[in-house]
Amino acid sequence: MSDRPVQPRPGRKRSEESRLAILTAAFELIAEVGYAGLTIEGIAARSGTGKQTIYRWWPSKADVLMDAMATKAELYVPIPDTGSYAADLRAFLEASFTLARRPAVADGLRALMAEAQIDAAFGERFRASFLRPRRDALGIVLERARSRGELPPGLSPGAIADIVFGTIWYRLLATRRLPDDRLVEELVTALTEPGLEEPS
Amino acid sequence: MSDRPVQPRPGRKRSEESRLAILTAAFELIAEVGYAGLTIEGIAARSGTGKQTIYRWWPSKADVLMDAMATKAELYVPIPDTGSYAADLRAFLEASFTLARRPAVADGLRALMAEAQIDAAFGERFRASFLRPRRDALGIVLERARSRGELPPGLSPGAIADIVFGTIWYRLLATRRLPDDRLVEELVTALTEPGLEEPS
DNA sequence: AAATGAAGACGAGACGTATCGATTCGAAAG
DNA sequence: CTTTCGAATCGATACGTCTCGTCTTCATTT
Repeated sequence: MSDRPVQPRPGRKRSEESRLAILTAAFELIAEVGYAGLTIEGIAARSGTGKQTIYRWWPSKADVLMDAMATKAELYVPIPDTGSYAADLRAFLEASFTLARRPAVADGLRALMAEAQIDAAFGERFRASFLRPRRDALGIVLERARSRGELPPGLSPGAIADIVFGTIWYRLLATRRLPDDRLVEELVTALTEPGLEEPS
Repeated sequence: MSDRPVQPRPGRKRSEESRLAILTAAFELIAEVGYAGLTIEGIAARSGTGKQTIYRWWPSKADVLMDAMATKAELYVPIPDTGSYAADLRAFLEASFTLARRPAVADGLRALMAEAQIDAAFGERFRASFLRPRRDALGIVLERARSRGELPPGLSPGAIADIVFGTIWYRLLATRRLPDDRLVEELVTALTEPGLEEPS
């Protein structure tokens, strides 16, 4: 017999109002004081809730921020399907760059990736619920291209994903120059079989 | 008349012994307790020095770690010059990967990049004294290739640098799969003019 | 009755500053 | 050359502050 893990006995329902107030406060505070100045107590005060309400539902402030990013910013995952690998890749890059160019999103992503390095348990959650879905989305695009024989010889889907996401993250984390349209074209150039790009 | 700005009055000389003890302690502690568990007080205790001695010479524990990495690990910056762009690029990648594959180095780099996101002032120092020299080294390699007309059309040196370092850092930070020799070849494939690679 | 809510007290731990007496260097004085 | 003396360092530790995460209280909701 497994003791009932979920479905706690009656009680009171989780307050959706408090949940949104906490996420909103976190999203606003990160822009005002930065991640270093973000504290659980600050989020509780700003949202008009108690610390325990936050600790009850989120394991750490990074998880609150990750939740806030997903809820307040619209971090959709694009899976373009135009019929051409080059066009799909370009569309994926443009959609990703458009997101990363929003300053609040860029700041939040930097903080999440940083915390993932320092807090190993959060790192697991970040990779599983944020990084992996995006990598899988590009994986679908690349698998379609591979089955059509459009991938450049000598380049595996895994390496292409490393290059695509690596370049985006490097611009965010290291150079702090947000990715631009020129970089889209250069990545497409590097990752596309020359001569087959754009039938036109 | 300029009042003597430099040349401080006599005083006592900085203790090289203490300096090394502090860097050694930091390098050992990061492997034992991780960056999250690394504290100034812990470094002081392990090194047999006082907190003030650390605060007098380093602005933050991240700076101590960056110094320790540079001193204890040998983070040389390769600038290969074989006469061929493809071979230079391959040599640069292999040298960089060899460094990044050392677990203590990989852990330290992850911590430094993370702290650079959270502490803006340290971020400046990290970019100026760690990232920029390595990017400049690759820049020299790429400039030689450009002057020989070996760079693929449509790929600027800046984009190539973004792709090279981006891919390395992404493997370190996001996938935590250390870069391997296969990735070297795939990067060379993506960043080399097909057909001109390796005159054989 | 039971789980939730806001509010806040609490101890632990790390930060960064300040201060102490002792030590060590360099320059000036003898 | 020797002595003296000021300055900056050293190890060590006290101090106040901050944040964390837990725990407690009491009211509210189902």
